[in-house]
Amino acid sequence: MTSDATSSGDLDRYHIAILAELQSDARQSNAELAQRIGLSAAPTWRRVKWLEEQGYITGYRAELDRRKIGLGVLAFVRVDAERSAGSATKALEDEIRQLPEVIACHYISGTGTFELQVMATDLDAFSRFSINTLLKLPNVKDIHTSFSLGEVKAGGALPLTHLQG
Amino acid sequence: MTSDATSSGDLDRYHIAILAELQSDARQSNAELAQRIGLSAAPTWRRVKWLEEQGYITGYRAELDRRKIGLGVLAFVRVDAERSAGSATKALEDEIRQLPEVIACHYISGTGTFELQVMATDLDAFSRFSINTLLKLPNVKDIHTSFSLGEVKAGGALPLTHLQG
DNA sequence: AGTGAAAACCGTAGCGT
DNA sequence: ACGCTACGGTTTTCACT
Repeated sequence: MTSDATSSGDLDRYHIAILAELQSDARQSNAELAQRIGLSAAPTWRRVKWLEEQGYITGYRAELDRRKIGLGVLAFVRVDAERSAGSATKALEDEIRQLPEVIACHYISGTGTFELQVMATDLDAFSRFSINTLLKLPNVKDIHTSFSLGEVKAGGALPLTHLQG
Repeated sequence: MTSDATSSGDLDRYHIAILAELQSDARQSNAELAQRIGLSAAPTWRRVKWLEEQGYITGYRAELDRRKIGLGVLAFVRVDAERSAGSATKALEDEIRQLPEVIACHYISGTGTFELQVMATDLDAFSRFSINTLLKLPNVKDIHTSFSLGEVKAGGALPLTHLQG
């Protein structure tokens, strides 16, 4: 990497306001954004471009209603790997990355455990996925599933309160 | 609710293509989007508006690099509630919803357990947060924390493969 | 439904402060 | 570094097929 990955010191309150605004609505016009943060259009636009170039903003994504598109089941799955280090685990990571049903996967400990977030149309489809796909992946010892019974909070907007708060 | 929440039957391949495109880049111009899905600009625009109005698209969000903005720690926290039903749990939900450090929270079982995703600047800040805030919430029995040691897959794009795939 | 054109708006660059 | 102005392109609407 060319620069420090954890240097957020060069963000002023306008940068922070832009990040907050674009996190809640990425499709507002630059004019609208400028007005909301209290700057005129040109410098606002320059700052947005700068935030993109520096890698603070990594992309813009539409958020979909998972139930409307037929994904009734969201599950948190802990996958225990047989061996926790080496090429076997790397291979397992690569396999997991390929699965569209897995929307997130984190390596969470030294004991070879992954935490996955899995989407499926219904319980039946999830069942088939875990038996036919997950449990057949190389180096998988076993899995523990917890289903989401309700979303108390979602939408994953990152807190910015620690910046100049 | 006014209409069926799980009816994705009125989506044709253009709708699906639009959802896929906007999930990967929500800021592309309508002209670009139209060209990619193989339709001209006006009908593409109407379809996008329709998807927004029907609630398939719930919003557009900028994705930020959590490390660049100083959030070095991501943790998965299981919160066990004292009593699993009634107003005490509802109150706990409301408290959790208020915390900016908690970016996601799901109710995951009948035993009064929540799965949280928590962001913090560093281990020290996380430690303070769990001791001073999480453990002091009403109706919390105990918590189990797993730290993310690496993101194998992230970015939470929903699979659309089950639609007319 | 999709097409094509027209008007309003916005993004973008350059210059002045 | 911010703000203003002006141009070129895009979004967005509307009338027509």
